[in-house]
Amino acid sequence: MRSRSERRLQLIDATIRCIAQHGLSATTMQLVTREAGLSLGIANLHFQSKENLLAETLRHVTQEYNDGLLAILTPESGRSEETLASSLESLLDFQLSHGVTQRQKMAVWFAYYGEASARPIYQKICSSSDRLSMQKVEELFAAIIREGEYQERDPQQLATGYLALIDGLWLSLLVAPRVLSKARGKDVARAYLQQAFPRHLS
Amino acid sequence: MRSRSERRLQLIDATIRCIAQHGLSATTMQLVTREAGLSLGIANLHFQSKENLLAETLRHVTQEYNDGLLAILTPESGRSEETLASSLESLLDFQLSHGVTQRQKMAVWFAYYGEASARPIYQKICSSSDRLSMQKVEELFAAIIREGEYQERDPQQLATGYLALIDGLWLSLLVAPRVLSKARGKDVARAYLQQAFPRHLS
DNA sequence: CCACTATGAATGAACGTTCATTTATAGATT
DNA sequence: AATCTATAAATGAACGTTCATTCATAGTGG
Repeated sequence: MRSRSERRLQLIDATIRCIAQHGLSATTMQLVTREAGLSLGIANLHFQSKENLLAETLRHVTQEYNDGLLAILTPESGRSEETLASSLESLLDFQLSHGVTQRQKMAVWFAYYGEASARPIYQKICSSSDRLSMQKVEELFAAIIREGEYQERDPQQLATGYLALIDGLWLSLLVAPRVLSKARGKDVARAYLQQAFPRHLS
Repeated sequence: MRSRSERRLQLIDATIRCIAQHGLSATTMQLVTREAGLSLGIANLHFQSKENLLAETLRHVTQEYNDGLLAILTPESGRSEETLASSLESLLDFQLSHGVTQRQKMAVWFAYYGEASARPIYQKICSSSDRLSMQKVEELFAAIIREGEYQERDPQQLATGYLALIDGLWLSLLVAPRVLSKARGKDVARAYLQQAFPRHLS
């Protein structure tokens, strides 16, 4: 017998694997609990309903991503060698890192995006996560524009474009990984940032 | 009584509305046929199975988009006033036009993308549509680079970035239409093209 | 001994599909 | 023109399956 939080995580991980492998619409409670190596009734004990389990799974994935983003984009005292240029580099590395761009995670991400327009819960979770990314990236870009004294740059527009570009690259990596490699995707994103902030990216 | 092709279109249109309103996973045969104002059995008569109806619906939406794209990016004799700059402008107008960016169409598009990683049929249709866009846009960009004598531009990289940007903007328009307006989205895409081809876009 | 965790057979609702039946249309026959 | 016949279109009740959820039962730890 395990603790409540352990079982919850175990079930959420199993749900992620099921969605990646079978799709959101073919993910059943049987599939999830079997994948977790547990019995059928256990998910309802810890999550009350399937709907809740799916919402919590989305929350878990978005929070994992947001935590990674905040770790990069929240200035901390004590990291004295940190510069705006290195933050930009870290952001790019993170967003196209192995952890973020693995098929499982992206498949889950877009599975929920696809249903978001019909399910207010998903829409809320997705859009609030997007808002956070937007705010943090916009702050970074604004600081870079100040520091680099770049002329006629709109930080909001650049952030909107950059995040849309990243989303689009993830989609390509998911749907046609043979056409676009991760390395090539990173080059494309880097080129966008270099155009915007040439003095902050080598 | 109507002809086969009329009924098929009627059912596909109803399917699009159902997916946009209820999501792909909540789209049932009852819902679709009721939306079409027809009886339950009719869909299986014309499409053999639900799976087939859904695949044909995706095919219909992608073909509609591809036809619009080809009309712009296929050079025709007799359109003498056509320039590369006007083609670029038309491309931008089309991809962020009302017809393409209406919620219904985008919701359908991303609903299938979300399931594509688990369903080979969807993946095939989506990726072959993507390949066509990529090819045509890359051709246009290559021609513009030649004409404008732009230095150190990689048409393939620019096309990958541009199409990813458009995909990402569509996703933002779908999930958070209040954060990003269509006009603002168009500005962002235009800024990307202006950076790439400053002498071809005012 | 009590509260909590876990099981999996049972349940009923919802789903895709089938098919006997009805309705509509077009061509042939008188 | 009227009637008959053949073919296809359309219907919706019925069927078997699958699903999420429930719950009686068993196991576990303090």
